[in-house]
Amino acid sequence: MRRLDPVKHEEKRQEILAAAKTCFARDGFKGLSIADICQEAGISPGHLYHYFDSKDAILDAVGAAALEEGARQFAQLVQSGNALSAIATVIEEAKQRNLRTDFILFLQWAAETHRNPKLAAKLREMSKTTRSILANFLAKGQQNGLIDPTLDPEIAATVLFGILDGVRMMTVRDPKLDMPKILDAIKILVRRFLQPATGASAPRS
Amino acid sequence: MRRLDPVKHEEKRQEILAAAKTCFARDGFKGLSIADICQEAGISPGHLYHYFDSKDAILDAVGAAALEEGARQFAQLVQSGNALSAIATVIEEAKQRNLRTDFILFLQWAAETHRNPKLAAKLREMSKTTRSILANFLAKGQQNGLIDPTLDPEIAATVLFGILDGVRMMTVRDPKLDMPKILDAIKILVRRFLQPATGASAPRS
DNA sequence: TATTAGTTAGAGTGATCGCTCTAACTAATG
DNA sequence: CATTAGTTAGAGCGATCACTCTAACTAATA
Repeated sequence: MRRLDPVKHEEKRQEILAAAKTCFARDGFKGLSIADICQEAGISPGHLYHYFDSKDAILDAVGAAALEEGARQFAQLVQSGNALSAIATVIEEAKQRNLRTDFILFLQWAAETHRNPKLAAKLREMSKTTRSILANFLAKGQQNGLIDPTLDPEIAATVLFGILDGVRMMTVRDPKLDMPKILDAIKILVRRFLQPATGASAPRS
Repeated sequence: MRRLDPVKHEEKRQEILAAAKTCFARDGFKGLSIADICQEAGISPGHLYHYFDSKDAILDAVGAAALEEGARQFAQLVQSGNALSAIATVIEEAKQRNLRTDFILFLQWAAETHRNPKLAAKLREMSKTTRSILANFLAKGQQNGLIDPTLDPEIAATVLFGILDGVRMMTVRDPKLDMPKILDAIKILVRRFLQPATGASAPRS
């Protein structure tokens, strides 16, 4: 008998996923075809279906992977010590070309949640997790007196998280915006939002 | 001879556009077919092509119309007197079902700009126009001493505009969020961002 | 009323789609 | 080496796609 090599299998799967992501970003949801993915991955259609059940399964996997990767990175940034600089980092990265592509991919995938409850649940769950991490950070800041204690941490986290989406949306609306200036403005915005009303020192950036 | 009726022609065009929008929201970019649009509009494919050159032409028209309508409404709200209440209005409306559908449509259309420079230019132009209206309002507020004069009106307008997108994105990520609470938080956010540092009275809501 | 151009329909076109199927090939086991 | 199962290829299937074409129909002019 011959036994299968699960490592190799998974590697091939990831290879196909990467190819699908490339095609997805290049051709969009509507233009994406199995044939394209196969060509990009250098395999045949029959081969592809040994790794994925259907086209939708590929798309779901692409979207889920991108979402998890984004959430993971953000969580790591926040937990490494400073949520606000994490936000700044995300914003600064927003203008980079490949990350814009990722966001475009995310937009199309998010639009699909309107039709696919399973994707919607996944998106809601990942968003909630990330939001909670941010909320925890804010709550801790409130205990330290660095953040306005009258704010609801969960709500504030939701708002800040929304601002991140808004910033990334900016670069889609107009890629030529003066992002450094905008980033400065957002730093002011966040600082004024979060700092205690007493006029005490602002929270660490 | 018989002369054509341009009014009737335009009406039919709009009818088809409305049908296309319905199908677009229902089936998404990838699932949208000419046959579907024809069925929704109650016409035949041959008929449809008397009004539009191609499928892409229909999609472009749908997106452009939605974009212009959104910009027009926002401009009207702002110019009717109060930009900040206009923002609040937009946010309050974000959770309504049909407006969420509109935003989903916008997301997919915006994603298309990544592949279609003409759409990208249109989006950039409309965004800029709307942003300028908001910037003018802010500049006027600065003259009246209601808004922090150290802010760059154009940059601040961009940021506020981004927040609107962020809020609408929230409802896509999680439709069950407590939007009234979030709206309150955003009102605080905006007020703290815009009000002069002197601790003078906040700008009118 | 005769003419002519706008309006509408729907069958039909070639192309492409997602996907299946058969079968050759490869390599790990006995 | 023989066996067996995993790997890969690619032709081909039915369905569907965007779109065209012919022609019937309608109504405004002359």
